[in-house]
Amino acid sequence: MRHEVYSILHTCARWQLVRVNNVKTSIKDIARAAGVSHSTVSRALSDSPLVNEVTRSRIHRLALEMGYSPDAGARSLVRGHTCTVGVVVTTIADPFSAEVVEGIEATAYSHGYSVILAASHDEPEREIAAVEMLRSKRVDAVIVTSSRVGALHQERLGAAGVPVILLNSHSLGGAPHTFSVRVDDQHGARLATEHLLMLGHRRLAHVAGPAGHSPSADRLAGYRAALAGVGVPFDPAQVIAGTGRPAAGEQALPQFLAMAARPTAVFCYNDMTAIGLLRAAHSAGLIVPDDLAIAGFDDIPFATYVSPSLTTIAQPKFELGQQAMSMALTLMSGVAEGVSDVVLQGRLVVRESTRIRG
Amino acid sequence: MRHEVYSILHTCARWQLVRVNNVKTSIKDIARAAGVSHSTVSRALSDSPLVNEVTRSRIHRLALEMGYSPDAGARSLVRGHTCTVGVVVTTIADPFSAEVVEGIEATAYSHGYSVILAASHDEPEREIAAVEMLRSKRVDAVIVTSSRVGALHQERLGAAGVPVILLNSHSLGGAPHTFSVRVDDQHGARLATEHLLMLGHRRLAHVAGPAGHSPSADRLAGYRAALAGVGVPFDPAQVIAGTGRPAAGEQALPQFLAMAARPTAVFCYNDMTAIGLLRAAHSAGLIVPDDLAIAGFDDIPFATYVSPSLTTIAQPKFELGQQAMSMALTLMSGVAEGVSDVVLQGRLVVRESTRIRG
DNA sequence: TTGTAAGCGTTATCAT
DNA sequence: ATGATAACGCTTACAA
Repeated sequence: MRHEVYSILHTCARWQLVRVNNVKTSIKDIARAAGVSHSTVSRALSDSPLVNEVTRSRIHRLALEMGYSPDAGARSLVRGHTCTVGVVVTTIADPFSAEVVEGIEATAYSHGYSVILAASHDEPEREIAAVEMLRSKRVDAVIVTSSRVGALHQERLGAAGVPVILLNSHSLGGAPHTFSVRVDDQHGARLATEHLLMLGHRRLAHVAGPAGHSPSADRLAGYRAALAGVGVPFDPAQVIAGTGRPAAGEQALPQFLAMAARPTAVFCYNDMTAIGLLRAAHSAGLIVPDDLAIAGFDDIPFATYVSPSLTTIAQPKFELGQQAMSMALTLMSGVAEGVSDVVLQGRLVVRESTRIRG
Repeated sequence: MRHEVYSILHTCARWQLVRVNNVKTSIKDIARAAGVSHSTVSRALSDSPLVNEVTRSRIHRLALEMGYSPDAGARSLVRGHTCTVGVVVTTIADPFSAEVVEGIEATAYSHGYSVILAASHDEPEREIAAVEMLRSKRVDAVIVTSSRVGALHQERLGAAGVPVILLNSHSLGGAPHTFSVRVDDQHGARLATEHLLMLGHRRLAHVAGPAGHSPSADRLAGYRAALAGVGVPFDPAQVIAGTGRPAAGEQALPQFLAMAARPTAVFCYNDMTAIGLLRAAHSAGLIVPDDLAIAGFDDIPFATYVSPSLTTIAQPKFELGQQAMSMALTLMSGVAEGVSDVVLQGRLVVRESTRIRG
């Protein structure tokens, strides 16, 4: 990729001015300018009632003129908290966690908290490093999404008095996490599969998610539960391994076509997988939903914009974030103890990729 | 949306232990436990050569056992920097800025910097508040994407010695920003339009972006320049106002169909708009690209997954972030002065939504 | 109503 | 090789 750099490095008068001004003003500077003590300035700026109205406004004006900005680090040193929460996501460029973070941010903002975001890149090592960084920055709470090692954080930070909330984390061990918010994967998968069954489909198939992930296991379990519910036998051969990415859906199609009992409907681990399958079906000349009905999971923004638009399970992403942040707020206020586990239900959204079996 | 809360509030032995342990250990605590002074601990933990090897390792072990975590705030107070940069985006759930932030984060991480993310929600007021918050947190540099009031930040933070890098910001005034990284919108738009012309199209149209945004103006300018380049007259009636969202593309179609000289190819402000138009065309029974060729701008991840896949201008999003962070790094090292403006070029990606006019 | 002083957890400069 | 001590910017008793 070509790029051009225009760099004017000659000494610029304005920049020199800037260099001269390169001073961080502290309350002491303001105190000196106002002819008062620095504690009076501190009180004035925090609008304490124990300060004369006239000096108060004079100090406020002075602070503005001198470009004062309070040092959050110094403040938190004495106050003992930072009004900041840390959030760990696997990757920022994931539309799913993006919406979750929006929910967290909205709730945090409305309560005067700010958010530090860190990426784990789905590596336990970097996840730990991220949490450790957040701890060093003395965040008041930590929310970790899709954690691989959530229990560890809860152990370490919990001991330091920092609540850790796990969001959609993998609880493969079976032991419930101390604080967590998650969506009911099994229930959602069951909803989607039951929808396909209700449309008259009997030869179903499933493209699974990444092996070893608990959502993969839960969604598969929901799929099986729905089949069992109507007495359709479960055939392991009709579950294709996947990754959660579009390629997995694309690669699944030939396998479906080669099956003796070719499926008429497929429930995919997530929308990305479903979109890949959709694309492959389109290339192969199959008509969706007539030749093949497809259902996804997540309801990512683009589920509406593919053709045909995608039937899916809408995860309450924004609300997931809200709930996690609310739990953090509660925990920080020191009220709650014990264990609390909020589980939200997904919602079936029927679009064009599924239809009654004609 | 239904949700169930399981809350076990009974006094839990393990949690009580946690409460007892609720102590933030400082170097002084370690010093006491090790029977040395706190300055020795500080030296030992920063692996200073002026400390005995045996005490060094003893202190390290102690720190680990006691769950020590250095206080970044206190450290930055004396060091004068935080090894943290602030990034302001309009919204986190935007796939475009998400990839830019990935580029920033990757470069920051590899240089030992961490990132604080803040959202402006495209409101100047909140943008200013976000930057002010970052300043309070004493970030070493600030990167603002799509800024509305970039010059203001450069004035205020520049005076405090904090470099501000503007990324794809609106420079409507015409005056170049002091430090900025951006993509050449006009050049990209010209590329896309020339592609349509080269395919043999002569009756073109454009769905514009949000009014008052400089990218909208620049992309329109590129569109016009391409037309002028081959002597095709520009007709203002063939520019439809838009918003940058899919609805704008959908609403544009009927207007195109109503035109006397119905366009055979449309260049859209961005991919979201193009996808809306694609969808409307599909619903109206038009074949893309035969009845209508469509080109977008941005190359969002889903441009590949719509049918037909979208011809577009790929913005070097990740690189945009990398360059911005690199500039920040340079600026923080105190090397550069003056003005520097990096401009990156987009790249034409031809997919299925455009084809030679038969 | 205001000033003085102590202290938050670090690092850095002295001595020793 | 280690220990006192000051300093960073701020809040908050305690005094006046």
